[in-house]
Amino acid sequence: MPVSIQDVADHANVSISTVSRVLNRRNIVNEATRKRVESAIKELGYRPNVFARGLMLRRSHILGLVLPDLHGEFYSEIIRGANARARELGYRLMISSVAADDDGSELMATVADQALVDGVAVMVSEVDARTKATLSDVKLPLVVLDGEVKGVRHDSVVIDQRMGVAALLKHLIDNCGAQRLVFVGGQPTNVDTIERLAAFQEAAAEGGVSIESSDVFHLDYRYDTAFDLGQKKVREWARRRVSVFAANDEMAAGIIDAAIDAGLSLPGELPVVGFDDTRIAAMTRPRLTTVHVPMSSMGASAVELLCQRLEDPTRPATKITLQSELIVRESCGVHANPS
Amino acid sequence: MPVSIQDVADHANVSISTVSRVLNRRNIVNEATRKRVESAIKELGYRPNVFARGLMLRRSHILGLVLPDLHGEFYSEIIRGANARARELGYRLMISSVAADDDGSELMATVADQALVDGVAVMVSEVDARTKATLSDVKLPLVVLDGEVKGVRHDSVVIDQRMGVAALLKHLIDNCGAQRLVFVGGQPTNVDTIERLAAFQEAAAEGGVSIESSDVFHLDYRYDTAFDLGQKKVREWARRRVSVFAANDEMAAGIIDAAIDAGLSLPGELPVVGFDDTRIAAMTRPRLTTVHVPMSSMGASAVELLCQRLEDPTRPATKITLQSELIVRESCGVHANPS
DNA sequence: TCATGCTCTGAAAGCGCTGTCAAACACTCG
DNA sequence: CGAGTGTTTGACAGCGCTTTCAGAGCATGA
Repeated sequence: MPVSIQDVADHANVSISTVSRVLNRRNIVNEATRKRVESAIKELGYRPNVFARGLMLRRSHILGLVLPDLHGEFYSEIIRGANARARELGYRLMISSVAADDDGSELMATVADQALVDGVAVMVSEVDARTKATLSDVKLPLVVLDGEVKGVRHDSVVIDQRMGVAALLKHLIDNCGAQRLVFVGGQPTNVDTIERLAAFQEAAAEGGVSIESSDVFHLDYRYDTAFDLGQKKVREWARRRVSVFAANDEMAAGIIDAAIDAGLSLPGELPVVGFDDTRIAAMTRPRLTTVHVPMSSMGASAVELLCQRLEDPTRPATKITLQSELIVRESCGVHANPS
Repeated sequence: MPVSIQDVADHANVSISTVSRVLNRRNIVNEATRKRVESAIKELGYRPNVFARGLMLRRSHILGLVLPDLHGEFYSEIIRGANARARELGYRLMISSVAADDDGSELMATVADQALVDGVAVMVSEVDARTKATLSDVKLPLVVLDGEVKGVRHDSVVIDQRMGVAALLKHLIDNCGAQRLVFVGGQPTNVDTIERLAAFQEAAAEGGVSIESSDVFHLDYRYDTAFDLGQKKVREWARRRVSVFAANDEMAAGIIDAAIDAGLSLPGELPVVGFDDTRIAAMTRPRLTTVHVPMSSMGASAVELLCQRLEDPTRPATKITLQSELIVRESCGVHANPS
């Protein structure tokens, strides 16, 4: 049923070699013959068979994108950015997600798709030994998003979270007069949490604020759990005049809502800031002061990097650092942008 | 470099035919030989070449998923559901998005990938002539999500929105005493808007409430525009004692926030309900009364349908109808669940 | 006139796999 | 003991494509 290169050749009265040549724009094919072949292609609606081509070229023009989970806006933005750039560069995207509680088999399975994809971009939420082992089995161009896997050769796209956290805390301390800080993050093994917490502690120290370990909370990045925590804690926090740093907007929203439900007046009695600058950030009341993380750029850069390595496999490992940016809204207690 | 079937054959001292046979679990291979081959496979870490296989079998085990846009939770939930089910059934997912303002070329491009995927699931936000033409070019198993394209043979997954809208309006009218209704939807050409508006008008009529055409607003499903509209309208709406039906949660959130900013007391002065039951619905204050739409089931069902048709291409066109469900929270003005 | 070089084209060899077909072998039965 | 049956295996022909490699056709200069 589907029209093959042979059909085109017959139709244009040439051999399949010639058709293949005009298809690949290589070797100069005689002007007249080329036109003939091209019109035959158009006429028959011919499309080269991807498999036959892949079999010969060892190239599928498919890129794999593996995300920790498909929940939430954060990841869908990455997909969006990656998808758009892939399209532009003539690639397609194969997406899979690895559940947080996955035993590694999911990642394995995707990596097993190596036969199919030309390269893989992976975002891992936790770098354990198994993940590392799996990743080091990847023989293809590999891009790691928002992290680094030591001992495994890969390009990477990272967010400069330190800068964002630093700017945020500086704003909180210098402009909003924060004197006590609470950190609400994900699990201690989560790479983002690790980095954000480290940056948080560093920036707090720099600002002359010391953090008590009882003021560091490890949740799961979700609204509900943050809301629950908030219900227990907001009064105490307000009394102690702390400012809350949540490692993502959703948790910040949960805490804000818990505080409002508790009758607190925000931001006055409890400044809360978030991270990521997802759409939720503009939907809370007070609206969230947060750090904008260029999610879709991340996806796009990953694709970009993959394609570059595909073209030049020998280039040294590259790392793209994306800047995060402080977005001041109302939840931190100060309305004007810091000078 | 990659190990081929020949390597396995050599290693196990059999012919490639035998290896192929144990791979495909067909024809009975002698127990002992099979074990030998299997251990050779494991030892060499052999994985069949997807392209060679695809070339022979005309099957890629890849499913295409085309969404109108990758923004927002709605779509990411569909992806999640589809991805999970695809994995279970041994398929992979290739995702692409068609921007709302796309000229059709994106859809075209994806459909052109037919050579690659075994089937396509498409969600279209507007069914115009071009879309229809493109879709009727699809020679593969086709599933249309949340819509129907007349004249094109396809299976479909639809949400029974009528039931949801009816239940919602009944609740609003009977239990919350709504007497005037406002509809805030997407553009008039949008399939969801068309359906929700029709169901809305029908259910309103049934409840004895007439809708003035000036009370029907066509926006774009986004928080910001709804917020803007709200800023202009909430006082008037409150004065007229209307209840607002927004065609998705984000717009409902925008209107609620505008109302609160305007100093209105909610839900008392302005009941607002949403649709979809995304995570936002639990984040507004008052929390949204809305209609739960099983988004991830939609994705899963689409994959399911695709696989079924792949197995039996002759079965009659199938339509899976997913139920939507009324979720009563506070924004409608009544806290208790209706009896 | 013939060797030489150039441009363009076709034949054919795979890429790694599946599936058909027939061969090899071991039995069983008359 | 030969024919018939069943089980297990290998040889080989493609699937649709790219890519050598060689040959055909033609013009050029000695």
